[in-house]
Amino acid sequence: MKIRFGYVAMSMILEDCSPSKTITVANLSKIDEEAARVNKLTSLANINLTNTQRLLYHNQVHDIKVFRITSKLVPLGTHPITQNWDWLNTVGDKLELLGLYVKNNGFRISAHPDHYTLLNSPKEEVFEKSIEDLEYHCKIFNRMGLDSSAKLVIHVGGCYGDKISSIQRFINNYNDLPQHLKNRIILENDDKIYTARDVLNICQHLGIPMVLDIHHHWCNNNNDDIKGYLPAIFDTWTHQTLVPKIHVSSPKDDKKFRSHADNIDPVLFLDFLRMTKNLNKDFDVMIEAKNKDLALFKLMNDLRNIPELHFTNEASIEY
DNA sequence: CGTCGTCAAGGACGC
DNA sequence: GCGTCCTTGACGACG
Repeated sequence: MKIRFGYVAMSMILEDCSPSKTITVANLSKIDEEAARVNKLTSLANINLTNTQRLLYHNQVHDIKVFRITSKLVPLGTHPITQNWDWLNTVGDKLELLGLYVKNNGFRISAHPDHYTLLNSPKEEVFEKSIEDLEYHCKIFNRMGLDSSAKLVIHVGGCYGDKISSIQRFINNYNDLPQHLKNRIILENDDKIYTARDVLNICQHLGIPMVLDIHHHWCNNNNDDIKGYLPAIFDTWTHQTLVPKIHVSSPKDDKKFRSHADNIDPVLFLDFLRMTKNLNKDFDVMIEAKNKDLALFKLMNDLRNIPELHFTNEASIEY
């Protein structure tokens, strides 16, 4: 089994390398001239793209092929205040170059629209805004020239007092989406409402891949043993070009169990890893830790002496 | 220069 | 039905 590791959006090693620089609506509004506002936004977007490229160089050097790009690449990109700014064409050339680098070096790129993207909201305007947010991410991937293997990971959404009807509303709303969004959307279990089993059922019904978040499962599981569900979860990836992916993080502490810790607890991770052994399938691991790439390297280091693990490079193992 | 309140988003929940 | 909290990285005012 080949297992590759990646991290989320930003580096704790590279200095002055934020890919998420932004400006507040209030401060942008203080700039009187339209052209000056556009200059400000364009300048920030260019910095973010340059820093994303720097992150990819860094990842390439350290064998990290799994990476989530920030949703904040384009400052206020989904806010009404920027609706007259043609950011896609302004930074299009840079996106294309970034995409070429991704394809030439075999990166697995994803994005994670935030938890305010709610396809099952009963409020029409929330649903419409969620579509706009997905379109924003999709435009970036399209301009980068990335095919539908570049996924948008989202959650099912809110509960709205009734889980069954909220799941049905998700299914109905998903089915009404344009095909180019359907091709990219995949679902992750969350830490409060939709368990791994809930999400697996939806994914099987819709024929879309599922990302298992093991930390969320520990928070929200309805006493399900995840081991029994792993084969079916991995099978949701059968018709995809990429292997399954899981999210890994560790509880901050007993009191703030749902919060992400700085690093990954190697004991908890190893417990999970051993559950996957008899599946005998390759998969990728997205590390969601405060310490980002440092946490990835720390986990690799912490696992260094486990006899059954072979380290094929700085960010992948053979198990 | 470091600190701390604010921002952007929608839902959940307590009163 | 209103206010507060949740979450995240970064902004930006302030001392």
